[in-house]
Order: sequence, then structure tokens, then C-alpha cells
Amino acid sequence: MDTVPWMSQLNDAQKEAVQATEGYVRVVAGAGSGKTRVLTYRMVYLVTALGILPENILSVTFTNKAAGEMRRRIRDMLGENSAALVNTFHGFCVSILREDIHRLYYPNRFLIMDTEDQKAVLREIYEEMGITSKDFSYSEILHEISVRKSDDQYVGSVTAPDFSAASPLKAPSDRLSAIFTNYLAKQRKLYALDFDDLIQFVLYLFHTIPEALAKWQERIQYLQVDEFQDVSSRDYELARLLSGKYGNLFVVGDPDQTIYSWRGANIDFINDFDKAFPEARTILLDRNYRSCPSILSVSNSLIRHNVNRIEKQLFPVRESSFRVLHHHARTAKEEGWWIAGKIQSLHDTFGIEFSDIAVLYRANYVSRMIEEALVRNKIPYTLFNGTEFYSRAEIKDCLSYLRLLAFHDDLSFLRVVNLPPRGIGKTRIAFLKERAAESGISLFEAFQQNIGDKIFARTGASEFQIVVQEAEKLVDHVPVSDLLDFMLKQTGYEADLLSGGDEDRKNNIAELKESIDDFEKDAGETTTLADYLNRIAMFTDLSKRERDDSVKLMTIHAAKGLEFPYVFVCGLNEGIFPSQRSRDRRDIEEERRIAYVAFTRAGDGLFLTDSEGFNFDGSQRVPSRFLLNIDAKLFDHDGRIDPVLWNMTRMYERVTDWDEAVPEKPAGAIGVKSRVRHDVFGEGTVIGISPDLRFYTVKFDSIPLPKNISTDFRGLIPVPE
DNA sequence: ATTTTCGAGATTTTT
DNA sequence: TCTCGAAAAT
Repeated sequence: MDTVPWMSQLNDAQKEAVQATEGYVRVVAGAGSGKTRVLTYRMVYLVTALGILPENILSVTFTNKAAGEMRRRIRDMLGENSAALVNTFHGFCVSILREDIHRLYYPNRFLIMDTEDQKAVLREIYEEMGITSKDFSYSEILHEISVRKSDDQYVGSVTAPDFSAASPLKAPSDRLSAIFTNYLAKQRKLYALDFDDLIQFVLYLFHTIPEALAKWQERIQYLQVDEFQDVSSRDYELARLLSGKYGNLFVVGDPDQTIYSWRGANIDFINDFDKAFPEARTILLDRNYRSCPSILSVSNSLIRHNVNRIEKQLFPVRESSFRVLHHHARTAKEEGWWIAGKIQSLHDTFGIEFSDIAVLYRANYVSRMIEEALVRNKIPYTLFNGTEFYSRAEIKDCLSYLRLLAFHDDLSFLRVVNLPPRGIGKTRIAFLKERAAESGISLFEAFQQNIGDKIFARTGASEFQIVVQEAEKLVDHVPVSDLLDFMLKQTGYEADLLSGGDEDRKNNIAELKESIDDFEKDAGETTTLADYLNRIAMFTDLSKRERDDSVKLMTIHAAKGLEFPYVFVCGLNEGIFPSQRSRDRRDIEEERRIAYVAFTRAGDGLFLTDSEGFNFDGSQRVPSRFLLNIDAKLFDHDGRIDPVLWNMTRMYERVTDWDEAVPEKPAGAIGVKSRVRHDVFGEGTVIGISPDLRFYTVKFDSIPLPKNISTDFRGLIPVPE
């Protein structure tokens, strides 16, 4: 029943998936098996063959980038008018809250905090509490906050009118809890929601107000979720609730590609889907269209080392292939140069476009040495790094100007009040904070009320206030882009930028204005400034300018869901990949899945590199255990590795790659993570205990590599806390 | 007395 | 690239 012309392009399993529109369906789709195609075609099928209205379909993607791509494809097939619903969970929650947050106690207006805003809030809290980021690193605390927020108690307590009365979260028994309570208080004052809240609030809304749930359940008659292996319990609950009425939930994922555990991804949701929904159908897509057999066998050979895994084989469709090549470099610099040289020869000798090549790495900082080599060799590249478009300083500045006008919030105020420098620094801000605290008002209000105080003489304070007042008169009457123009000119920000002669920043701002124009054209008359700001709050990489025909550089996480004919995976060293932070088997398995994702991005060629040298902590760099995991027959080495290095790799491996339950040693109170002192080596931390309890593995502070110390040795004593 | 600038050191992954 | 502390500039 090929009612649609493109149906013949699909294999049987794909066809089955596209047509499986009713009920609960799980598609286990291996890397490169055409799942994006299935998801896209399925939406088109729903609309064209079944006559379902686009607004009754929701397709959830993992990133905005993926959402954008899918929207484009669907538009190509169905035409401009078919505004099929493609969104991320977070983006969709913003839509829900825009319509329904007034049903909770919040006003019908909320501000979305991104990670930088969260850090700014933390910075203030730290200042008030007299602690520094050395005591508690921002990222650790943010993680902790996220964890606490997933506690069931949280939802009720934050939305309850008097959240301070909610018991378990309040009692600041320790500093961590104090920080958390403080954070919540600041959030409430700002009417600010962080990423976790977006989903959490929607869940709370659905749990407490049945009419709201019914309304959205009625709207979403067909729900499909991509990258289901990476959903968190919150995402899962949301999907379950939304599909609760019509019972059409279609999920697609690959358990081997779970790489977001640190963000709450839980692999069980896809693995146990059939238990949660006994009537569920499972479809397996196991034909790989993307990669050459050699790349596939290397990837399979690697991932097989994960113990906690459901066995799954991918079958290559493609035939001919080059062998995967590993290069061991003597220095980090040489690693970069080898990659640059290879890229150059791929381009010159084989006529491969630069844009068909990607360099992937575990962490952003690794990109530096690669960049340097590419620049020196005059190879064009585009860096997709952590500082994505919307989080660039100048873009954040612009958005903060706008947000100040829309929300009068402290966060924006603090960012722009002294931008460009107008003499309002620490002391004057402290003055304002005092005033604001006295009267229980916002910093901006305190600023307006005290503008005449002599403390602001000799500063640009009053000029700034006048500009803001003028701009406020314009807010509801001119397009957002004009408003931004006005602010940038009148505050002197633009002049400041021009005098700096920074072309890049100027271009970025021009691009922002363009994207605002686009948005206004799309959204029509009804959008307010606040709407606009909330809509783009989650966009981190919307309009990345990509240089024509250039090599792409990005982290493996950023490469999720993408594919490239030629892929270089660099920095395959212990401590980088797997990351230094992975401490036990579970962490290592996640790292291995990340490597698996990296390898399976490649279609025609895969190159792996590592280098000798020294890590941040001074320890010697050794090749990654992942290189040892791959069956040696399946790939080639270019550059000899000293067997001593391999032995060191095995040493690292022994420390972290044990089976799960690491027995704690009862006597002597020495367990994993406890601090110990050794007669000769000094102080250190126990990072492991051998399964047979024969020895501890101790990382001494003064020695780069961990050492095994017999449990019977008397010279190893615990250090009192 | 305050603010600004400049250089040194550190860095997982992101909605 | 971002953060923090000390010197230079207002």
C-alpha cells in the first residue's frame, strides 16, 4: 500500500516503522540506520496519507539543531504552510507555560535562566555567604541543584505560595542546603525558571490541574520522541502524560548511544519500554547505511566491551572500505600537524571537500592544538564550540539590554548597568543592593529611586537611566530589532565596540538583528518582547555561521545525530578520553559509548589520534584504553608505541574498569575515596580496592600514577577528616 | 577611593 | 575562553 511515492526508498523495517502510527511503538535504531528519515517520513505520512492535522502531531528532538533540520525537511516535502510541530522537550514546555503558567501562582510572565544566568545567581549567593568558587565549583553546585530539583518534594515546594514553609528543602543544615534555599529564593524574586524548572513546572501543572493536562492531551494526538535513550525521568513522565489520552507514542533510540547520563538520561526507559507498555511493538533497524564495514567492525569491537549492554549487531549495507588508521604522535603539536597533513592530502590527492571532514574530540579544550595546526596549514575550518552564538558575550549583552526592558530583573541590570563602563562598579552596586534589600525592591527600582544620590555623581548613571526610560516608551510600539538598535546606539555600546575595531563582534550583532527580523516575520503581530526572549533562551547554536567548504570541529556530544564522510577523533588519551573524571565502571562505559558515537559518525574514513606529553597534573600521557579495546586486526597503526606506554594504559584500566560492586574494606575504615597517609609516599586518596581485597589502589598527591598497596601493609593509615 | 585594565592560570559533556 | 588578583588610571 505504497500511497506515498518515497515509500519505495525504504527497506521493510523502515516502512513498517513509518506506517506504525497507532499505539505504543519502540524503534531500536542502530547508528546510521536511517532513523531520522523514518521520523521525518512518518510525520509526512501522517499528514498526507492519513490526513492528520500537523498541529495534532508533536515530534520531539534532542537539540534545537536537530529540530531545525527536521523542520526544514518537512517543509521541503509538505510546503510552507505545514507548520508541523517539531520541538525539544524544553521548547515545548515553554509553549505550554506561555499559555498556562497563570494557572499556577506565578504571574503570566516568566524569565528563563540559562547556565550563565544560573552562575551569576550563584556568584551573588557566594558573595553574600562569603564563600568562593574554590570551595564549591559552580558546575558542581549547579549539578547538585538539578539533582535536588528532581526530588518530588521540590515541585510542590517551589510553586506553593510560601515555599519557605516547605520543610525538607528548607532547613539549611549545611552550606549546600543553604545555597540551594538561597538559590530558590532568588529565583522566586526574579520569576525565573531554569532549564529543570521548565519541565518540572509543566509536570506540576499537569499533576495538579487536570483541565490543563486534558487540553494538551487533546492537542497532541501523535507523539514521537527521538533519541529516547537519552530521556530523563522528567522527559519520560512528560511523554507519558502527553500521550496518555490517545495512546500514540512512538519512540526511537539506540541504547548504545546513551551519552547524557550526567544530565539524568536513563537507559532503562528505552530498554523497559515494553514492560511499561505491554502492548508496545518493537521494531529493530539494524542495517547501517552510513559506514563502511571497516568502520562498523571497529565500532562494534569497541562497544562490545561494555558489560551492561544488550547485544545488538549492525549489518553494513555498504561494501568497499578503507581501513581505520590510528596515529600515535610524540607530542600534542605533532598530533595536530598529522591531522592537518592528512586533511590536506585527502583534499589534494583524493579531491575530498573540506566540508566532508570533521574533527571530533571529548572536551572543548582539546580543539586548541588542532586549531593551531589548521591555521598554520591554512586549512579552512568552522569551530562549533561551547561558546555558541547565543552565549557569546556581545549577544548576551544585547539580549540583556532587551531583557532589562522586558523584566527589570537584577540579572540583566547587573550585566548592562556598567556596559560600556560608566563608573558603576563594586561599591556603587553594593550601595544599590543595600537599598534594594531595605525596601524589598529590585536593583533596577533601587537604581531609579536613588539616582539623585551623590554617590552617583561623576558617573554615567543618569544618562543610562534616561536611555532606559526612553526605550521603555518604545517597547510596545516598535519592532524588537529597532528597540535593540536604539539601546545599542544610545547606551554607547555600539560606539564602544566600533572603537575596539572588533569585526567579528560587529558581524555577530548584525546577525542577531537579522535573526530577530526573521523571528518577527515568522511570529506575526502577536509576539511580545518577553515572548521573543523566552523563545530564544534555549537556542544555543541557531544561526552558526559556517564558512564555505570548511572542516568542522566539535565535541562528540555536539556531533550527536550528525554524520560526516571523514572523521578524525583526536585526543584518545587516558585522562582526556576517557575523561579524568570517570572513576568507576559505569563512568567508563559511558565514555566508551561516547567513543562509539564518535566512531559511528564516519561514513568513508575514520582516523584516530593520540599523543604523548603531559597532562594538567603533570602525569605522563598514555594512549586510551579504547585503542586496546578494539581488535588489533581491524585497524592499522601509524607510529610505534612504546610497550611501556601500553602497560601504563593497562594500569589505568585496572583502576577503573572493574565490575560494579567494589567491596568496602570493613576493618581500618579505609574505603574508596578515603584519604590515607603512607610512610614513604605521603598523603593520597584510595581510588579502588581489589575485588579480592588484596590491595588498595591509591592515587598519591605527589605521584602521577596510582599505586597498588597491599591491604596488609601497616604503613598505610587513614587520615582523620 | 573606586574603577578599569592587564596578565596569569585553569578547563567534560548541554537543554 | 573565562576567572581572579594586582597594578594603573580616573
